[in-house]
Amino acid sequence: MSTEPISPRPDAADAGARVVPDKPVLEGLEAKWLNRWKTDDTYAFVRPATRSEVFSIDTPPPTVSGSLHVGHVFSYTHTDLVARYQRMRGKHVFYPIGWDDNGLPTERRVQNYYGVRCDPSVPYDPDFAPPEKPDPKRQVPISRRNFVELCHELTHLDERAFEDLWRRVGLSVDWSTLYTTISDDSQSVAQKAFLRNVRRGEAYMSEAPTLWDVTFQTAVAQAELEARDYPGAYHRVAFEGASGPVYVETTRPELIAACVALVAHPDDERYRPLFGTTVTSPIFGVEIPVLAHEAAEPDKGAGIAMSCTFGDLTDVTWWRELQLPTRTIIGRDGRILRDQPEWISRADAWAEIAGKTTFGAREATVAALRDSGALDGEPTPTQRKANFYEKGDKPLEIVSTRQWYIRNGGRDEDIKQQMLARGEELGWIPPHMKHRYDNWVSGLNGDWLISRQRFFGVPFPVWYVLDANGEPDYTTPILASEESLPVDPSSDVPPGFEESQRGVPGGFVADPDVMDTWATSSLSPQIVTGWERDPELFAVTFPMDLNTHAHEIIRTWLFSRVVRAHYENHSLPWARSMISGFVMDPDRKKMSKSRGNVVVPTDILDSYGSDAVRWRAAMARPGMDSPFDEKQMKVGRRLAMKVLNASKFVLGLGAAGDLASVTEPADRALLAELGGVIDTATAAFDAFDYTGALEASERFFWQFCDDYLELVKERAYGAQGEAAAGSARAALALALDASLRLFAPIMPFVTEEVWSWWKKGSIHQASWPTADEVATDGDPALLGDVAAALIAIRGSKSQAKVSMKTEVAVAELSAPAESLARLQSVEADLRAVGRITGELTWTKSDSPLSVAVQLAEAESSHN
RNA sequence: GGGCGCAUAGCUCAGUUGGUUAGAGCACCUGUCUUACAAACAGGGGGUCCCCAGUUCGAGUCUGGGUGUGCCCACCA
Repeated sequence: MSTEPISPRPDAADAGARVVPDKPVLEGLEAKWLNRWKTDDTYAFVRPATRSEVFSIDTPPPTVSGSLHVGHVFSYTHTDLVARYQRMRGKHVFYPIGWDDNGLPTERRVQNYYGVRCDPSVPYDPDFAPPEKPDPKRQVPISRRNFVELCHELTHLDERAFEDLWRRVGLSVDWSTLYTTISDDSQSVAQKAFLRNVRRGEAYMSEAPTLWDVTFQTAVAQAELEARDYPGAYHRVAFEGASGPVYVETTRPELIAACVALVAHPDDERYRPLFGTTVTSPIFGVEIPVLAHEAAEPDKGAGIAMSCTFGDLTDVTWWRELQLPTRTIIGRDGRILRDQPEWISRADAWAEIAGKTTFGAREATVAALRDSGALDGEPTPTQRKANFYEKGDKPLEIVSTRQWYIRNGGRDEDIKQQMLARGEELGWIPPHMKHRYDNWVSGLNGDWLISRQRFFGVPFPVWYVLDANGEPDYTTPILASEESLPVDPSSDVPPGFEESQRGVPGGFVADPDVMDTWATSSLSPQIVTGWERDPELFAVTFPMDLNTHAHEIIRTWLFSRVVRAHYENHSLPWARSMISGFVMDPDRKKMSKSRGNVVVPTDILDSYGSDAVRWRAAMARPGMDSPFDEKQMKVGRRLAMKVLNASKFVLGLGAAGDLASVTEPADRALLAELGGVIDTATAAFDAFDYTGALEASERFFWQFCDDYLELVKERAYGAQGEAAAGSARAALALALDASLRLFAPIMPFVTEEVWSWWKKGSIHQASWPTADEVATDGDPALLGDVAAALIAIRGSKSQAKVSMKTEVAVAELSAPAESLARLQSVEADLRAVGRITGELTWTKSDSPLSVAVQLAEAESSHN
């Protein structure tokens, strides 16, 4: 280790004017420093010349129409810990943030907030004002343009609240790089990437059975599914066959009219004789084939299934593989079609269910079955799982619709293997999170459905030519040119056409759909790094260094970005992903609105302060779920208070000097230990183990306060002369300086406050400490022996139930030779802190250090 | 049903490649009004490292099996 004095850092050169408050408090620090950071643009990204100088981070754009809970605060804090560390290491940290403001969640919130709904057939009303009192049951129909205007209005409000929260948490993002997924720029990126996907054959349009949310009346993607418990009942229903009735058990009797086959397993002896024959459906009397297929499970229900178009995903398989006809009876609104289908001949039976909801149709069907005697016994209740759109509250239906897809490997083994290879290539923190990615990619059963039949989103930059009959030709869509982006095909005109040709035979029509929000946010790396917009920025920021978020969106956001970058950039979007765990409720259950156990972040920020909450977040390692416990916040707050008080004390002692003036053994030992702590914390942070870095720093700091500070207090005041005092003061200053910087990523507010008492500039632009700064030949074991001696002396006083100020008349210290030597080197300090006024004897011993003391009775009674 | 975690003090968690008597914080108990800090400080008690078997001179740590618990996915007849 070098004992050369370090040269002072530029930002410390002017350390002079000390303005240390008499009674420092945490209150008010946040407002003070947030304001200063904003004014000084402390976290501005300054574009460097080379990629290696940059650390770039992709952060999840939160859905602004949603609400943030304490889990979000933890996860975003984790990112910020790394960002601040990297900045102090001298990196130009590119750390943008965005808002996901388009999409269905926003539309739903606008509907509820204003009491309106979008009806594209309504003309635009420039003077429209939303109802004074929104009535959720009577939403006012408004034009698409009015609706989109309201979406923008409300998202602006929401975004302000989000920004306030993130600033308050202390995220060191450069707010000038803020993006939104509905901005023109994002729309251009989304449309351009889509057009290229289409041209390269990675995106395509197809008419196929689609998972359909009847409430929002849109298709949804596999990644948005959520299986939930749903009450149902088995109905044992008779189909008439040539040799008697065939019983099926169904939970969806309302779909009997949509039945296209009965299906049993080819090896099922019970049904083998029926294969190839037909049966007649109850109520409707439609003739239906009995077929065999492997996917039928003999031990489920009656072992023979009623296959409908479409009751579930198995139906889709049978429909496709057994080439069954399409008999759709459920419309996009989730109701039974009003018009009698051509394969139904019994008008009276149809009339009983026509136009009804699935629930109403089921009741009517059960009544009809009962009347006709086709119902065997009573329905038996069952609890089943049904697929829901994660934001919806009615089970999904399956309807056949025309949609846009992006190939993701769900229907193509080669692409699937490529995506799995990308997962291998990515650095996972913690490593086991890769399994979730692998599971998801391996289990994909279809391509990525990106179109939504909604209004507030990025439109598809596509038109269709209308033939002489006014029917669109979907086989050769007109694609917008890249120069024209962003386009809105509903108001922009495709090349070679006039607006007057819109919607008329021989003219054109716009694609009516918008992209799902994931289709835009999947391009966040391209959006923020200036892909195709700012080549210089792109060159120094892409592929990004780090991606962060919690584990529930590995299957959606993480995977979709890998897909897009794979196609567009032939690379990963980032080198590594740091995945946060969840904050669970105290019973270790997931927090969710429906459970009512969500902790609102502003409440705990109010109670404990941002530094304390950040401290608690830093105690949760990547990938680790942690139960919410308010008591833990207090510990963080206590540390923040300790930093204030200890700093005030140290600076009040006149802490000053450089490494060269640190001459006393205790002081050199402290710095030697600190050097080790700095190395440990640095290695931990480099491995994204912010918790390990904090633990090492915090352990040192408490020991610094409780033992070292007490040990050298008297000497620092000058009890042993000026040189010895100067040594202590210099060591105190150096240790505090480094400790503050070790804590700066975790507790940015309190460290910045203390820094301002004696340093120029922001601590967050200071450099991360290095062991070289405090390099001495001190004995790292010395302070351990001191601590042991102190515990022994304090223990005696504590046991005697006297004040720590009580003087020690006689002390006998026994320890192994090397410990004895260490302690003798700091005898004066030891006497001072222990108030050993009388005789102090040293005894060599093979057993661990111990101290026998005789307390001065008279002295303690004076107190 | 498939996958992945977790299980160490009352609670939250550390325990690197196997190696003295298993640690920290909180909580608890007992003290101390000590000129940085009473939302403080000092001291103390507290563990069958989930269970069983195995490998080893030696297992909290490695292997196999089991139990409990949580998350993700699948499961609509």
